[in-house]
Amino acid sequence: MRKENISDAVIRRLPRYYRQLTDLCARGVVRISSHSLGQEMNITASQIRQDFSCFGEFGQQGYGYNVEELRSEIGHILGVDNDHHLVMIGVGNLGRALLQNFKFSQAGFTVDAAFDVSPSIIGSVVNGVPVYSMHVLDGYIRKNSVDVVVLTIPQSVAQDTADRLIELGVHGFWNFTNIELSSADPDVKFENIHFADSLLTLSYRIANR
Amino acid sequence: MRKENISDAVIRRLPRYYRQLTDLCARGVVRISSHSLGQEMNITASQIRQDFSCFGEFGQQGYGYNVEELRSEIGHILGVDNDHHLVMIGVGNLGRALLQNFKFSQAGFTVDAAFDVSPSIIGSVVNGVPVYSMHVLDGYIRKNSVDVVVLTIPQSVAQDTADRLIELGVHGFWNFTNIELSSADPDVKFENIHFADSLLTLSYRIANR
DNA sequence: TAGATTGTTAATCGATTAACAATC
DNA sequence: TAGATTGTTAATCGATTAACAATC
Repeated sequence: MRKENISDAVIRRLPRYYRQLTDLCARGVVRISSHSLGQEMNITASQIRQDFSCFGEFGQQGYGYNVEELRSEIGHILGVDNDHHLVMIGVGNLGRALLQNFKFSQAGFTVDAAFDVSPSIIGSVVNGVPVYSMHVLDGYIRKNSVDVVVLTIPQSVAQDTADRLIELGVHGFWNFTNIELSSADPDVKFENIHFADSLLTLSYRIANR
Repeated sequence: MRKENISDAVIRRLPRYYRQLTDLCARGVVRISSHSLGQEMNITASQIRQDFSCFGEFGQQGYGYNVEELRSEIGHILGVDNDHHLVMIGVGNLGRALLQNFKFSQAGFTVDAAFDVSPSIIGSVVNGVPVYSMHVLDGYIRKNSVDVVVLTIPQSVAQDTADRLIELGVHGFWNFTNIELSSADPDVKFENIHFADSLLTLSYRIANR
C-alpha cells in the first residue's frame, strides 16, 4: 500500500539504504532479505519492509530483494536519475572543498557555476566549475534552470541572499551557514548542514556516556 | 522531574535551543516564555517545557525564562564549558576549511593538533594549529588527552584509522567520511556529517514537492 | 512440495500535545 | 490580588515492532 504522506524519519533513512545497497552491489551481493539487511544496518526487518512498502513492492516472497534492482528503485525515489542542476554561492574554503571533493554527480547533480564577491577568484575555474561575480547572479538564475543553490557564504548575508533567490524562483537550498533559513512558501525546501549542532551533540554524548 | 534516559530527539533539539537563545541574547531579549520561544522556533510550548524539564527547573511561573540564564544552563548541559580537546586527522580542503572557518571554541573545543600524510603540509601551521605526520599520531594520543578526533580523511582508511584510535582510548569521533563507522564499545560515540545523505534528502524533497 | 520471506494488518511503544494545579 | 506561565500528569498521536496470511 503506497502512502501519500511519507514521514520525515522514513525519508531520512532512504539515503542510508541507498548507501548500504551501493556497498552490497560493490561487494557483489546479488540478493538480500529484509532480515539480513536489517542486521547489517541495525534496523528491524519489520521497519525495512514498512519503509519500502511506502513506495511499492520491490521484493519477492521466499526470495527477498534483488540488491541491484532495489538500489536502482531507491535511487529513483531519491531522484538520482533526475539530473538536477546546481550552482554554488560562496567559494571560500568550504565551497572549494565541496567543489573539489564532493561527488555531486553520484547524487544526480550537475554543478554548472559558482559565484563569489572576491575579485581574486572571479573568473577562475575550480574543478571544471567557472566562478562568476555575484553581480551576474540574478541574470544567470533568470536565464538558466537552477534546481538547488548551495549556500557556502557568511551567516550575515545568508537570509538576504536566500530571499533574493527565492524571489527569482529557486526552491532548493543546501545550506551550510548554521542559520535556520525559512520561507513563507512551503514548496521552497531547505536542507541544513549545521556543523555546530552536530559537534554540540557529540559534546553532550561524550560528557554523558 | 529529571529523566535518566533522554531521547535522541530531545538531545538533537538542545543545540537549536542554544542557538536560538544565543540569538535572543544578542538581540538583547531578557526574558521569554515557552510560548513565544515556541513561536520563534516552530515548536509547541508544551514540547519546550517537556524538553527543559528533563534537565531541571529553569523557569518561573508567571514570568517565563531568563534568556541569559537559560542559555547558560543549556550550554552547560551540552558541555560548552568543558574545554574538550580535539585533534584533526586529514588536512585536505575540508579539514583546512574547518580549521580556518569553524568556531571550535564556541562549542567548547580546543584544536591542539592536526595530522596528515602529505609531506608538503606536514610541519606547517594552519590557523594556529600545527600539522604533524601521521607517523607520530599514536605517540601523540598516548601522551595527550584527546576527547574528540575529527575524521576528514578518505573513506578508504576511515574505519581502520578509527579502530586504531579507539584502541588508543579515543571515544569521540566527528566523522566527515560518509561511511557508517562503528565500535563494539557503546561508550565510543560517533557523530556523522553525511553530506551525500543530506543532498539526497533535498533531492527527494524538491522532486516530491 | 516445504521453507523462506514478503507485504500488510494489528499491537505496542514512545514521543508530542493538551490540560491543569501550583505559584510567582 | 489577578494574570501569566510554569512543571507535570494525562491524553493523543504517530512511529516502530510483531504477527501472519499470501505466495514465490
